[in-house]
Amino acid sequence: MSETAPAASLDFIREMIAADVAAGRNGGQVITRFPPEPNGYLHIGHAKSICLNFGLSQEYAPHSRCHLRFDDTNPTKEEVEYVESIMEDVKWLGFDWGTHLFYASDYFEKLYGFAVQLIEKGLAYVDDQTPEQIRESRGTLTAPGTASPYRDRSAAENKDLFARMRAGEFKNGEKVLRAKIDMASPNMNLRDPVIYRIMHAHHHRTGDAWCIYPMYDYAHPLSDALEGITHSLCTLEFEHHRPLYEWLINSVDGLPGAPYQREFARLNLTYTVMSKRKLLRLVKDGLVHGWDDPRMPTISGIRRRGYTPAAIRAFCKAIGLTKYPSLTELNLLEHHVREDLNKHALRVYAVLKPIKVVLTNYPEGQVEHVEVPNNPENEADGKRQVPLSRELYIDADDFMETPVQGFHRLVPGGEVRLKYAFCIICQEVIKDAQGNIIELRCTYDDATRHGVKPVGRPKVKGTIHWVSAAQAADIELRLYDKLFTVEQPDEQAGEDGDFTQFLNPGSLETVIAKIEPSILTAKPGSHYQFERVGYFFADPKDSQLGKPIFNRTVQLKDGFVVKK
RNA sequence: UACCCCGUGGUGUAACGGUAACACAGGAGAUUUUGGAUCUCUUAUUCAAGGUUCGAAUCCUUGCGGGGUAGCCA
Repeated sequence: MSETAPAASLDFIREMIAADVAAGRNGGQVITRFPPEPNGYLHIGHAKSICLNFGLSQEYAPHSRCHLRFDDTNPTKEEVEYVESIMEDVKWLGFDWGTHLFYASDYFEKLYGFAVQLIEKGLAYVDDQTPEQIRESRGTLTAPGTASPYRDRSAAENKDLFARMRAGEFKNGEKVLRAKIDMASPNMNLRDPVIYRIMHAHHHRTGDAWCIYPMYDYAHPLSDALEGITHSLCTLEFEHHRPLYEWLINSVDGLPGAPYQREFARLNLTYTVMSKRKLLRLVKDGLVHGWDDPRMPTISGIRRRGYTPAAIRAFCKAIGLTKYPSLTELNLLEHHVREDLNKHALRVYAVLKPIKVVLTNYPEGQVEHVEVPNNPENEADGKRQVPLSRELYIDADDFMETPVQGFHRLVPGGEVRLKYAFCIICQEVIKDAQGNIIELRCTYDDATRHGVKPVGRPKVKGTIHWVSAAQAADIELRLYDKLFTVEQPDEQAGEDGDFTQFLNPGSLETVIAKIEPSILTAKPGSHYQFERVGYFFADPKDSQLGKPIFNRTVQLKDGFVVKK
């Protein structure tokens, strides 16, 4: 064994696993699995599980591994498209299942054999009741269930019936195979759960080979055991399934492994929804532009938004792992995104709401280039030349005709520094007939170049970014904001309310910005910080070479907010 | 109103019977050619009541609050 770290503090799962390893259980091996059903796209909540399961396999390397297993036991909901996107997302997050790629459908034959074994042991029976009858006889949360009239069929009869179910003799819903446990159990999952159902449906991998399919509750523990999984980690809603999980592990003979299941709280994030059903609704109703819309909490969405794998991993580490049904602030995610991007994103000047500035004492027709660092956080990123001339654009937010208290930027008669250029003084405000400001006429001071602060003059408090008008590129920017206006849209909407009423109408604003010409070479899928504005990501789908389109990943923190 | 799980600053977590701490958020300052970043300081916490103990966030009891569970979904 090679590790281990100073061991900061372990969450309850890791503590448990550490104890297992210390006790030499499973020969000191830790084998986990990430088991998505390929029926949709992965979201940030799945990232928590991925970071846990794959993270564990890294922490216990080399005595460890994490399987990627597709839980494809319901052919009516699953598609290869989802299989592919899930694999892409896991890889993008920075994890690798190596050769350990599995499908529950690979075990259909073995699973069938185990079911026959249960029948022979008198632990499973074929039930002819209708779905309605089964539901009614299951009882309620407060009342016990009642036995099916078919509960005591002989093993031989059950075996025959089950074989005929497989052979396709019956229609959907005509018969099921049930585990024979306890119809009076306070745990509904133990009231003779259905373990096989008839589905004449085409499976994305097994085709038409099967017309009976195992249920999750049956397939999952046995798949875990077949793969030698040691720790089966899932979210809290499966807590009540644990006794069934253990029942199966204990009831089936000849299993190569003895995994156990533990549960942790799923991730909830403010200002978004996480359930597949609700995300699907957003896509289907055209409320967002697809699963990879940068406003979506899907992995493909946040990837396209410009969030980084490292940021997401750091976030998943920061949120911890407990059984408390917590609500994490979106804030925290954004913090980690900024932290990562601050170190790596190249800086560029972009003016989102341009006002023209004319430097009246700057020679007409002259263009010079000023040298600016690509990333002050990392000298190795080098420098670039930014054109500067008589006509510039600055951002409308950086000028106030009648400034509020505390405003440090340009005002009539006032002075600001143009970053890495020189200071300018606003001499005149030009307006159109409607009174809109269309131009600022300013003078520049050559003595203030290179950050020089002339003595004897009032201190220039503001430094603003700018672009040279003639050389500026017109670039499309997609300014994304929170998808919802309230922290918990589903909670607020209530049981029968509609969460879409809380959709943020301003979650996407598209603008054409004036950006320094170097931006034209931006590669799709690259990160930038538009100085003083935010982090932006060249959209990998819609950008073209020489014509990038940017998604706003996250705004910069703004220490100055105009109070109204 | 059955059973199971969970309650620590605003939020997320740590403290494993022995000084309640960390991060985010908030506030103040320093610094800065980004009102960013960085650095310093700071506000604010054990659901309640009993009990056990020299000592309880931690163990016990009760109460209160939150979440989950009645698919031939996963």
